[in-house]
Amino acid sequence: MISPAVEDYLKTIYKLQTGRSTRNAVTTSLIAENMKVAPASATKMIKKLAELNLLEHAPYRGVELTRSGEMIALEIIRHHRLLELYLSEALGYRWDEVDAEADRLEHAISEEFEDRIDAALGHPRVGAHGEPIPTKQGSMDRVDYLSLSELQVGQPAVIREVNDHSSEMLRYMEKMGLQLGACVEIRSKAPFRGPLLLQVDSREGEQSLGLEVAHNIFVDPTNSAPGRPKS
Amino acid sequence: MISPAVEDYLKTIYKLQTGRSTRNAVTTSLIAENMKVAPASATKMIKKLAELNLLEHAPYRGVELTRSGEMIALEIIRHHRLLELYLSEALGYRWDEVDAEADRLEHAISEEFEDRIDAALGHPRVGAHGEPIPTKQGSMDRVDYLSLSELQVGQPAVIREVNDHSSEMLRYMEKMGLQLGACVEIRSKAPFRGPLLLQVDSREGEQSLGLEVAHNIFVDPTNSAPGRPKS
DNA sequence: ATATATTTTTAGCCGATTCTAAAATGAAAA
DNA sequence: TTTTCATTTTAGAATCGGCTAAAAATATAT
Repeated sequence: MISPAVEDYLKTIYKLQTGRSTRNAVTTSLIAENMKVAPASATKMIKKLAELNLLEHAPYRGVELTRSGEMIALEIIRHHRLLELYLSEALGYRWDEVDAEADRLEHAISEEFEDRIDAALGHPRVGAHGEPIPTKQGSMDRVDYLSLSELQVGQPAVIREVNDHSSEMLRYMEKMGLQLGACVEIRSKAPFRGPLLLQVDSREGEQSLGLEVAHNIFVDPTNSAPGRPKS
Repeated sequence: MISPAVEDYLKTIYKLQTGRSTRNAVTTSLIAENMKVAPASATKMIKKLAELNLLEHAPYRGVELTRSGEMIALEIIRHHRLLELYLSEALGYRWDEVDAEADRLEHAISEEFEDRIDAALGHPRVGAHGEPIPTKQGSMDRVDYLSLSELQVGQPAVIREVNDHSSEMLRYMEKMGLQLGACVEIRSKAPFRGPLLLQVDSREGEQSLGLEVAHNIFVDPTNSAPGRPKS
């Protein structure tokens, strides 16, 4: 009944709706750009999705998912994140490889498969890049971490999430020791939006890190000594 | 480039071509029936596949895969059988559940995924129902086992393969203890195509088994005492 | 306020895969 | 050999998701 194409649009729209970057309406062109599709194609699909009551469409204005649309989006995102984690934990995929494979599989797996890998992973709450995994009921508790680029100098913090938009960037982070759970502290920030000087966990000396990468790393400041309790 | 639909047709045609049941040409109606599609649809796809040099089409006569077509079919069958085995070994799927899930996934997985599960399984040579798994190079060594229905009375044999056409039948076989590797011996055959009286492995007493089920079980007669060497 | 630029929608087409109905072909029977 | 029947193919339409080009609506600049 619901095609992979429909699922992909809903997932994209959901991410645009709740994304950190956008506080504005989700427009046709935004969707088209993210789906790598011509604007006219996006319009056509939007009208279809509105027809199916998966979103509300204010013509020329933008789009908003209904609860049904959101539920489907969250189911796909759940598939995606469980798959990513499974690929990395059970099959030894590297951090930067999981996204592409999960994109292929997320539309194909059954409820059964979803449940089995969820169980095999011990019902995880966050995915391979620290993103929260939506529940089967369609809820997702997002924690608002601090971007590493906004962390104060001298304030130790733990890496809790990274953006997975670029596998190249993920490989770079890995090489720098910037893993989930790693403890970091900014020693200094160069002026004019310059690089950070970072002390990373179990790593000698300091490393310099550009702001663009820092923007895509999210941390949890540690109040006191290492080993703070989990929320 | 090659759509799931094309892959499915090639897989179906390959199975019809080499199937135990058919010694005749692979006809349009056979294909249509197996694909659960109208004959006209099959004709159209056949013309397309011929255009792509994946098969030779003698109009009104039948169809035969070219080597290219066969290669693609074997790749899909390899995916299918590796998936079936992985689902059953790694994720605890039951014997009768794996086929449907593998059908969903076989078109979606990457080369990488194929290689990883192949390695995780230790490069198996036969699948969850004892079927040979084609190699990456596109060869498949099929062993011609004896159908259980043709086994002689008093001749012990090991179950090596079962047909997976009906998950209901698979569940029944499981309940009867007719697993891969189980040792069976026919005690008697009822006349008029009647049921067999079977002695199964680690099972007390004898069980009666209809011919229809026996037709779908393939065995390897044990020459002497239990514990014959593997070929 | 009007003109210009940008975004969105509409209109119409394409390729893939399916369908039904009708025509063509081949096989079997009289 | 002709008739009959079943199979196969052709013709034409539908759906889905993409595209381009043009029209319509909105936003921006003069």
